[in-house]
Amino acid sequence: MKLQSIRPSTTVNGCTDCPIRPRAVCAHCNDAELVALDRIKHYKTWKAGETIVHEGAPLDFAASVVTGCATLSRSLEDGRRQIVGLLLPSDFIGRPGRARSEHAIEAASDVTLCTFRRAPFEALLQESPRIASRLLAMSLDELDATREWMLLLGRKTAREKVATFLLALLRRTATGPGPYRTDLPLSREEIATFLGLTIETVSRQLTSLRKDGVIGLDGLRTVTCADLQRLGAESGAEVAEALLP
Amino acid sequence: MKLQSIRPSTTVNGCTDCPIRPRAVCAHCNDAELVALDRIKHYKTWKAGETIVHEGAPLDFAASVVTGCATLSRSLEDGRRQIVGLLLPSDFIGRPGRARSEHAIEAASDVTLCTFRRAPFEALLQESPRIASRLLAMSLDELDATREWMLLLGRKTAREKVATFLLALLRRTATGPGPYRTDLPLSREEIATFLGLTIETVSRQLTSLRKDGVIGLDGLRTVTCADLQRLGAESGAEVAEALLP
DNA sequence: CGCTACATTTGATCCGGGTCAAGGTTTGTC
DNA sequence: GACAAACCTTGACCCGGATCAAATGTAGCG
Repeated sequence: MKLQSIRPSTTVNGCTDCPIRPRAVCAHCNDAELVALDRIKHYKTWKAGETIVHEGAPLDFAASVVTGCATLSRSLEDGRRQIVGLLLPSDFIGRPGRARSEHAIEAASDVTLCTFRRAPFEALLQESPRIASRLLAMSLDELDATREWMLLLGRKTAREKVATFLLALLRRTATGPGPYRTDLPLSREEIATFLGLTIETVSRQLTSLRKDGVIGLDGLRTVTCADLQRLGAESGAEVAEALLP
Repeated sequence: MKLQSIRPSTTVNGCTDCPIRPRAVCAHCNDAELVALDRIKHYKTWKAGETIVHEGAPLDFAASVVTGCATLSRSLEDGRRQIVGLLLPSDFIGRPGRARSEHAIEAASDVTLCTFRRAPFEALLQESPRIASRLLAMSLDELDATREWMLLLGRKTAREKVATFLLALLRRTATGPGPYRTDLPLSREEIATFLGLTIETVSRQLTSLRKDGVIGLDGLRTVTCADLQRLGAESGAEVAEALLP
């Protein structure tokens, strides 16, 4: 359920099978816990465009994204829609204590999830305080990321919104030193739905950022950026955390 | 930290001293837990307009709002600001496992908090899985409410935003049958900062809703509404949960 | 009460991004 | 490789809400 965070998150590049990640340095799972998770896990895949869970529908599993990209969204009665979260590999889906999803969950690309049936997963939470506490930390991280997106939706210009989105994606998928490159996991329409814009505005802002040399577009779905600082300057960066009283 | 939720929340009208509420039917605290909470609690008050915690500053306590109203906000470097949460009586402040606040916390009116020092509160969480699990449920509720606000910020018109805000307030403070009445805990400026609007637009929309007979304004800070259904119709209500597949 | 400071409302104007309408590109299929 | 169906870009125009500017409350306070 983790939304794109501007800051590198502790949950990025984690284990895609274990919801308590990262597995590589998994201080949160002991062997018994991992074995218990392995026993109840089950892989499922969805095709791009398919709905995984409808808005308001029962959610009878928890899951970790293994490959692909899914979106969380909410809608108004007249069809207006807002994507409220992106799910990328290692992100978690699930609401311990809740039987239904308040959001639609849709496959933006082909998606594979590692799912855990509700009952045994919640039983595991009861038995493993460390897993429960890790889940709380993840939820709080997600809350912070969601509120950061509120600032974007409420106060940023179209150009800043697009720059922020690209920067978040590049930061999340960046490997090694620049120039950075990433494939957009969303169509223009989905990007617009995520940023509170229209598809035309997203397209115009991408073109404008390219013409201004801030980013490169390599085909429709690939973005490059040689200078993340420059992109950050376009994103209306938030107050630095270092501004302590 | 609970944001206004459109739906009556399980955390509304709870105990203002105990972060694991509601106290009256407190299935979550046993006597030992309440005694432990009582032992570490400490009341503090702030005047309207004072900053309780700066953005990015250390947050060395958890707390429950006893009286008054506080805001959570994030800012951009150039001063643009977005309120990302309202704190009303019984709402909780705190980030177990995190040493600093990503948001500014400010007193919108005179505020009294029931605070718990960080270390003993976290120790209590370790010892009481029920409190920890309750905290997780509260965080997930808050995440839902925050995402609902994202839909408002990204997709609703100015009139719908103001109607949604008033409806949430009236729902939260409503007592008995109508006509409903509530005091606005925020100034026009703060409402604008919460809704992603300007102060002038908020004022115009309030005037317009009053002229159309949807609400009444009794002085600057008191709102009345005889027909919440009507107000709901103005708020661009979300898809009903009953729309299950 | 009258004065000051501030909050709110109202009016006039402007502009960023939405809407509508083509036109161009990419992808998939046979 | 031709065709269709999406998807994306670009242009022209418009409108909701921002901005700028007064005017009008309203709340302290001597």
